[in-house]
Amino acid sequence: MRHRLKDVAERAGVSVKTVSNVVNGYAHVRPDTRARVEEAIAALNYRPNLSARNLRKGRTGIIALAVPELDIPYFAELARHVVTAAADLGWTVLIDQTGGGREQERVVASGITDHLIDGLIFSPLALTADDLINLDGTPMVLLGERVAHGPADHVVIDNVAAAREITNHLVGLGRRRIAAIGSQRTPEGASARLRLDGYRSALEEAGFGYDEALVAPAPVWHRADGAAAMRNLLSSGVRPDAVFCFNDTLALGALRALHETGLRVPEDVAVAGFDGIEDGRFSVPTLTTIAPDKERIARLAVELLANRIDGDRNAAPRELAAPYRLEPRESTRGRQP
Amino acid sequence: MRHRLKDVAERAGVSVKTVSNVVNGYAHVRPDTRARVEEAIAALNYRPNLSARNLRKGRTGIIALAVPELDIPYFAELARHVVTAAADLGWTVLIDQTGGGREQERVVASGITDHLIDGLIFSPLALTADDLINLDGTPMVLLGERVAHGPADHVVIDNVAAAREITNHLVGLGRRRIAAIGSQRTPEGASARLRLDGYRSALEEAGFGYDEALVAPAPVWHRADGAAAMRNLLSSGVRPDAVFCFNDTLALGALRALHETGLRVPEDVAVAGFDGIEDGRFSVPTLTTIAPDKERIARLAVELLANRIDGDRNAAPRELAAPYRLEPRESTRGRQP
DNA sequence: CCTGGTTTCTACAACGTTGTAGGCAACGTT
DNA sequence: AACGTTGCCTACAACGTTGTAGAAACCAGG
Repeated sequence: MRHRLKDVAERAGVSVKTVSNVVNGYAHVRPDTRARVEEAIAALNYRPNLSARNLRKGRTGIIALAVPELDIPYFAELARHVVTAAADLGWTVLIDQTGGGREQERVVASGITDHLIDGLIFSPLALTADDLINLDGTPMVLLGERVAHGPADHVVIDNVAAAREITNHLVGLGRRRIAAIGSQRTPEGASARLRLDGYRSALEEAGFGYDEALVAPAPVWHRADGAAAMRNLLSSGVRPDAVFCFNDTLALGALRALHETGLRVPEDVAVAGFDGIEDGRFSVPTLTTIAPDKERIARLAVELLANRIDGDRNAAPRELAAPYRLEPRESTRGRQP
Repeated sequence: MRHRLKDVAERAGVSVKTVSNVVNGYAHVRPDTRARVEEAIAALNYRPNLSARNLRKGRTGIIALAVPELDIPYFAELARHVVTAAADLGWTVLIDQTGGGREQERVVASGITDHLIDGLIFSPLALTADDLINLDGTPMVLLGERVAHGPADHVVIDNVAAAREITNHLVGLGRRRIAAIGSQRTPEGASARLRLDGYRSALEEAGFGYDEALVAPAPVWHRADGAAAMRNLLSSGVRPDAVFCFNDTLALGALRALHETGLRVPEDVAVAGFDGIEDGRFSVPTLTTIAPDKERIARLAVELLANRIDGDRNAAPRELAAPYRLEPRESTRGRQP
């Protein structure tokens, strides 16, 4: 059923290697030989066996993208861009769901690299730098929060500055009791910590001081957690006039909870998110957010990985920053149209 | 740097094959030999070369999942379940974005199967049965709308019945001018056609008749298209008191457009969707929908594929139906709490 | 017609793994 | 003591591809 170089070679009356040369576009093949071989390839519907090619060449042409969860819109959108950017360089992307636990991530970081993969783009939640020291040399690019000066390339956005900017935006609207949703005390919460830092420093700059009671934790960042955290805030008696949610899904949950409580957004409470997911353009009200340039992030990551794979594997780790934009929408408007 | 069976064998003082036997859990290895080998494996941090193993065994342990777009929540959620179901059987999933065009899908159906993949789970939009006849034998399972009795296994849900059920639900609420959003005339629109059929037959059963003016097309099914279609409907002068959107993202867009027009949901217009995506639980208002059992779909697909891979490849194609549930939420409630 | 260089093609080995066949002990049975 | 059986291990070949080295055919210039 499945044909090999040998079958094609026999049909075309040439050696196996000549067929291989034709398949790989080697220049020095006589036109008529090439034509005969191509005819045979077409007739037999020959397709190269990638396992064999990979074994021989030591390359697979596959890179992996590991994200915590695919059905978090931010990661789905990111995945889309990574797949596109990788395709431009002739790579196939194998997408891996880690679930976000430290143990699972460690498995991915060390195990997935089973010679199947030329490189790994990794968006870790829980991983620490220590988990990365023993890698067996598979090139890797980390996304998102930097694993404290770890041994791998990074693409980051400046979380602290971005969080400060969106908090300032709320301050600029005249809001005075600005809550935050999404803080995490666990070691996994690198993003949470950075965003909290930005929030805090903006508040202090504005002279408001930092009020622990206005900060609601959220162990994971799904819609349901945002809704629950919002309800907790409200029932705890604090009366925020704005909320900065550490990601958009939390914010969508918070919007929902506010709606259920009968509070109006933005009139009673302004809401801001983080991630710039597509949902936020269509929610009621539309969601103010920090939108990282996901396409840029994906392209930078793929390029860093390409350099690492083709170039010097022992070069010092590089860290690139991707831009982001504050996108003000209805959820923080002074008045609605 | 990277070690092979041979290195482990030398260190443990055994043959290469014995190491292979230990790695593969072969029973007849003396405990002390096994221990020595395992020590060597650990010391050298040996990992099998999957390309070589695959070449030898003719299996790769990878299956592909091809979906039109990853950032459509339905597909992202589905992907999550497929990855989970496949992991239970020891398979890795390579996720592929086709973009939904016929040509790209044809490439995936024929090309991706380059010996890299043991099987393919494919959720096509544009593909026709003709595109599938020339496959070179890679087992394949189709998801979603059946490709008219094509040559491959299918997992489907009964779109017509589901669409009829949700339309009936709207009828049961006393709605009389029930619009539809998402019709498609292109050959890609298999889902659209089936859902339209169900909608139409429910209307006719109810004695309302089918009014072309109430049916808005949507070439693709993103939020923006739902919003645009809704605006078109409203500005065309028809005054629906309910809308059945052929998927949830369309419905979320429609909700948004209705909100912008100042119409209340569900009081003025009831809105229903299709797909049961997570977003619909948190939108304002929450979205009534048909929720296919995605976990079941994924499991059935993986099992069908497993049978095809391990079993008789020439058996007649099977078609399995997955259940769905009507989930009534605020967007079609008589009155809101 | 020979020489030296280029073009075109081939034979062979190797990538790292596992299936097959078989060898050698150790054991229990006649 | 001779025998078959079992347990444990090894040598070898093969999976399909490509890099290397080199042979054969061709060409141009003397």
